Amino acid sequence: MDTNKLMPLLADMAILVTVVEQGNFSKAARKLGITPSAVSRQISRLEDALGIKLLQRTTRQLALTESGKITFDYCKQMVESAEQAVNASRSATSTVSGLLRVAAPKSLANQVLRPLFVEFLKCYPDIQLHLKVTDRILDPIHDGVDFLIHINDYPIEALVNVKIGRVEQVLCASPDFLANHTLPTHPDDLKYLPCICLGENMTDNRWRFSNKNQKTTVEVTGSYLLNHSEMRRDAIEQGFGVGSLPDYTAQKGIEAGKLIPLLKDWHLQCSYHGDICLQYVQSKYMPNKNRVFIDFIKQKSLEIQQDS
Amino acid sequence: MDTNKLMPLLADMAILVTVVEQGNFSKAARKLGITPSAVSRQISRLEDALGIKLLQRTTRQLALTESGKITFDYCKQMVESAEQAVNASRSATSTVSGLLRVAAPKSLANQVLRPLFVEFLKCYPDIQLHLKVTDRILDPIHDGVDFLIHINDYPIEALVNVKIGRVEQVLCASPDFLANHTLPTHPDDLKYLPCICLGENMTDNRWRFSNKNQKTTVEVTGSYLLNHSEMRRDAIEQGFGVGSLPDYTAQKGIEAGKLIPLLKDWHLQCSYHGDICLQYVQSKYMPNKNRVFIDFIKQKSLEIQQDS
DNA sequence: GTTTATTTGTGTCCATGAGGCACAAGTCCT
DNA sequence: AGGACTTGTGCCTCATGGACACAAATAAAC
Repeated sequence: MDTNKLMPLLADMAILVTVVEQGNFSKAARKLGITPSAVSRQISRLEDALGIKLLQRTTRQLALTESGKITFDYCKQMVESAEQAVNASRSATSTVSGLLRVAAPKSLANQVLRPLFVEFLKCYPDIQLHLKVTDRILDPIHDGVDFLIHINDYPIEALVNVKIGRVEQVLCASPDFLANHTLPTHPDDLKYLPCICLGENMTDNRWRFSNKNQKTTVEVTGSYLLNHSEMRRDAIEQGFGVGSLPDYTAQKGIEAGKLIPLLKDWHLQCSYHGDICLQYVQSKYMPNKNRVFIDFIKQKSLEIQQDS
Repeated sequence: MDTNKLMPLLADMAILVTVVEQGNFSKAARKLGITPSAVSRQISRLEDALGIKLLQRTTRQLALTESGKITFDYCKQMVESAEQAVNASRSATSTVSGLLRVAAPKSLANQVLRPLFVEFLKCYPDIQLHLKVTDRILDPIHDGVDFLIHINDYPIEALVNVKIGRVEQVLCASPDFLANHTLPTHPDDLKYLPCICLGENMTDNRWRFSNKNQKTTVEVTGSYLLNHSEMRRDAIEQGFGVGSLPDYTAQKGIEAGKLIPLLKDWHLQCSYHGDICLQYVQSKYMPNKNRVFIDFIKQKSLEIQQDS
């Protein structure tokens, strides 16, 4: 059965259900807000389309035929499903309130997510957003968070993952700095330049690079180590050395000419490099507050993609 | 949710299902035989009606929103039910063949049901009708019959019962007979008249009468006993005495003036007096041959009611 | 018996709205 | 940069669903 053949019959089936439940055409017509003659025609049309007589009817009594009973049962199911579809939609908009716990990394939260969360809360004033800013990757089940946002090319497989964006690390220096130093054309050149590292782990001074063909690792040195991207941007702009920045942190500085991107052909592998992942525990029927949050973030990530 | 609000949305829901299953508007439009713009508009209309965004869509990709997923599930159910309704109707007309076993009492079968069965077999040439004519009331389960037709005001409660008509017993005599005897005005008068009994049971000569207010029993006598209604009609017409006939047996004779109905104010209780019952075993999904038989008999009984 | 009210069904007419068409805007691929 | 394909919108046309009037049938009322 093709859907295009089916569609005009759907309304007729709904009318059939009303007729059977009301007991006659006239009552059904009143309930449907149309005239009895319209009801009569629709039922006839349905009978013609299905090829069977559904109702045994005289002017004074109405009854389903035996063949019609089965058809009616399915029609009733059909209407009930449709009603449930509508009810599901209504309840999806009605109660969007409660607590929503979200974990996100510091830098991303401050520079990218902040305006999103503000707008979200304005859209849904009855939702209370509890934002846990941390660079640790929390466990949604044990750490009591509903959503986990993190930057990673390998999202947690046990959780649903929605890619809502991507962060690239850009290696930068200030124009002043470059005027006084040799412009690096290969990762190895960085050995001889002061570099600004994160300094969170012991290996943070081992920068791993890759391009289409090769991989290489460079051990860099520098006098300023800090794990705050905006402060690092400031340090780079001040000419303290070469440093890596998330693209969203670097973008304005590059546009303003305060930062010069380096080694564009190479990718810098580090913890702040990869897809922005929105992850949460799988469940068929989640609360509305969760659903609207996912939809909102997805929507915004699409809009951001369009803008860029 | 009123049905009249729901109806215009049903087709839109079907379109939504097609869109999601096809993956984009254009493919869905091709499948539905309409233009993509029409699809776009219907989806928008559905979203407006439901008050939620169902699909997150750009020009290159399409995805259900979280809120939309639940709505979609119900819409899919809705379409599936509708398809089942259509399929049920198709199969109801496709295979109407096989053996149908019907038990009916002699007199009714010969004088009333015979033309119905003939017409039924002409309508459904692939059905084989096995008619068991007997005045015993058979057990549909143990005696291997699908339908049981009998005359009784108290149908078997374990079976589904469809009243397809009514038989009244009429007490008659011939004009010749009445010319030579006193016209009875009360059941008691029958004691002094020759009466024609069925003679099947020992108590068949005890005729029980009732009217609005009273009941009475008369023990009658006569020289001719026979349990075949048409032969009994003949005996009455020949002036052998007063006898009871089913109304359908007496009708022609009364109209032709060969029979005179007696004691019209009284009802004669006997085995051939009551509703004509079509009974069969309850089952939700019976074979098509059974369904069309029920529908046919119901339909004919309605037409007979209209004629009379 | 007659009337009255209510039922289903069938014409005819008309307004609503669904869909086609053309086009715009956006996106991916080459 | 250009081509192919996407979704979305304005405009117009025509099919269709429904109102209306009426007929036929039936059950109840009187």
